[in-house]
Amino acid sequence: MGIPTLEEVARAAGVSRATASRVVNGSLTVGIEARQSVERAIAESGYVPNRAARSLRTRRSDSVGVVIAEPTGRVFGDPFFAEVLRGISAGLAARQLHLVLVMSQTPEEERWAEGYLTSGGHVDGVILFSLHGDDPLPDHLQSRGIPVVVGGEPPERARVSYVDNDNHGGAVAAVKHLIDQGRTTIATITGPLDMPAGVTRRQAYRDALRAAGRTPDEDLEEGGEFTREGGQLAMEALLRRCPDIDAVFAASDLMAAGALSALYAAGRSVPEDVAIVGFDDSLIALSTQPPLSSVRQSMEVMGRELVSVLLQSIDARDHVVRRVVLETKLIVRQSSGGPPTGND
Amino acid sequence: MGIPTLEEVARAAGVSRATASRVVNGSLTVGIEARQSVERAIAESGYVPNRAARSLRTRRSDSVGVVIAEPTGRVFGDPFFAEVLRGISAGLAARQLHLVLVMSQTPEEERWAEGYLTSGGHVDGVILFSLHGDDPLPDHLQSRGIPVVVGGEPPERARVSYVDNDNHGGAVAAVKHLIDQGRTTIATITGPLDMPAGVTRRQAYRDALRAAGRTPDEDLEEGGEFTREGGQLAMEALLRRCPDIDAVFAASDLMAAGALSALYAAGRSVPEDVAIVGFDDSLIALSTQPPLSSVRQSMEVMGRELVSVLLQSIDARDHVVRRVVLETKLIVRQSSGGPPTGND
DNA sequence: GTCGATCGTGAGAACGTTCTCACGACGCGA
DNA sequence: TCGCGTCGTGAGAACGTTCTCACGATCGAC
Repeated sequence: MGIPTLEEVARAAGVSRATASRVVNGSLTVGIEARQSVERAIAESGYVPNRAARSLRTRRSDSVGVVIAEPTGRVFGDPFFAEVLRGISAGLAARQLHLVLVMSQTPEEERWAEGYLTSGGHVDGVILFSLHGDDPLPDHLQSRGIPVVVGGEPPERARVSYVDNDNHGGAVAAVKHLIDQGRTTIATITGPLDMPAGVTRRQAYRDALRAAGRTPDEDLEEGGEFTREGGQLAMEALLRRCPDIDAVFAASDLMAAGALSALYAAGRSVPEDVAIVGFDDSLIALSTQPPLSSVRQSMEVMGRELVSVLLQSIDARDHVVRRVVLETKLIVRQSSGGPPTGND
Repeated sequence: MGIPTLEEVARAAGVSRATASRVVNGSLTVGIEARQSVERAIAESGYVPNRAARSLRTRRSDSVGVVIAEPTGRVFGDPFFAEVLRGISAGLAARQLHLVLVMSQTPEEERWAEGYLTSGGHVDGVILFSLHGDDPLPDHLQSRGIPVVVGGEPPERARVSYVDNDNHGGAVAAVKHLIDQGRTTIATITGPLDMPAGVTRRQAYRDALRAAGRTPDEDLEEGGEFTREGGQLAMEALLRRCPDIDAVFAASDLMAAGALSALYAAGRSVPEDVAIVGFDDSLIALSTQPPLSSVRQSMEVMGRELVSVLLQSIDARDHVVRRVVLETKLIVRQSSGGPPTGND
């Protein structure tokens, strides 16, 4: 007697297979004593439902595809992504769902992934990370009838569900904070402008300045990759153009850390000469000297939320576009004049 | 007529279901014309085998669990891990296998993962990354009869298959190179010593010194996390203790980059005053100023190799311990006196 | 005290594969 | 010509679930 089956559980409990199945699936229409004896039989035998048989019958795979349609380096430099993945992993595990990871870097691989995801019922739905704006994958999947939710802001034209952080609100809060600190010449280091998050954060920077009656100046904006090096190079360029900068809003912590190096190399002190605020509130923010003020966003919550939205779409079988925007919160630390211990 | 089944393909081809199945599975004992007409029917209908039905019958899940049993930050700071994952992903995709990702950070989650992986036939085998030495998971899985292969060097006592890079050989080459450059006071920044890779690279550093007739000096060793900050702090400590250091072997590129910052902050020039060699040859090595010499190891190859070893174990159904050690290669760039353009 | 509704239960048919067997056709040596 | 192995094929039974029906029992209402 190898792996116990439902049949055996039922026999041990003295009920039919159907009733045993009902107990396993938590049906309400089963008598108290039948339920108990089945539960006992399950516990004694260590019964676990056979996933394949269940899938065959229900026409559900009970698994969710997570697609990373990007060059590896771009996605993984930041711990950002790992945290989302963790949230997704936890969210799916809680519902006994498989996480099937699909990584596609080249267009060829992306086509393969598309075929894989749309045929054979391999997954019940897809969570997609596509950081560049022109990816056709979400549209394609959706038109083949498979539920999709995108992590982060999707390209404008795509009518697709997504979960995103409140990039605009967070960035506005950061810049407003710098203004409130009495800073006069506030620069920004933007992320890549082919990513929606990069564009949105820059827009928020401008909006916050205008809201305070100031006029954004393109000389005070400099872009780069979401990396430490990108931040460092951008900061150097900014200092060359505008030596009188007294505050910087960087679109990521990694960039802010790079900017910090450039500032020190140029002999500026932080926050005395230049105040700086980052974005993400990742571990990096705490490990710099001084600790970085940053906009907090919980990527793990984002992961869980992605799962929750996807399951809604799957269960409802509708084509409703669901949008979730997660709150962000400014955390003030020493790099922009917060107290030495840092709050929180 | 929804999704085409084997039955329908068979009917369209004018053969029995059994023969159609044989064609799908590449059996040799099927006549040429029957084969061709089945193939045509498959192409026309776009038939894809139903995974659940197949699994039910064959008692195989056709999926492989990839377990990351570590705190997220530790694993993902480095692009290291993403690359391995990519290799695994590609290797599995080529064989039409699912990649099921399991992330467990707490002991509680690890127990859950263990139950999940050992029961219900969810996966045919497991690829495991457990960076701290005392993880019982590989042993547990193995004793439950499920094939396991570990990425990186496993704890000593575990009799388990693994794929690892030649950490020792690579590190020896790095240190020997520094000696050949005429450096006299060669320090090392080690990784965490609860990770086998950290220990091995330090041991190799000592061995290389002894092989050159020198005596290792513990004052010239300083450890830290595999992060930029860890490298920076370690370098600062080393400089404080031994200001006359003229070369450093760092156990990772990230640490080397951190060391670079510390060296500049202390007014040393690289490679004139201090030569430095990293490990991993990741993208980071090319983005520092000057570019880092480093020990190259292809994590993507490691991923593919992990898949290949695991499949061997699954197919053979034996308990043979398989070990694969992948070649590493020293790449000399400017940071240790290589030519300005860098080779390769 | 009868009639319908409700509730718990069981019998049995799917779901789409793979795989064991058995069967006919064919080639070849005796 | 007979017998025997080989080769391609098909019929049909699994694999372990879920789910539709149908059936008997219990109960409240008239």
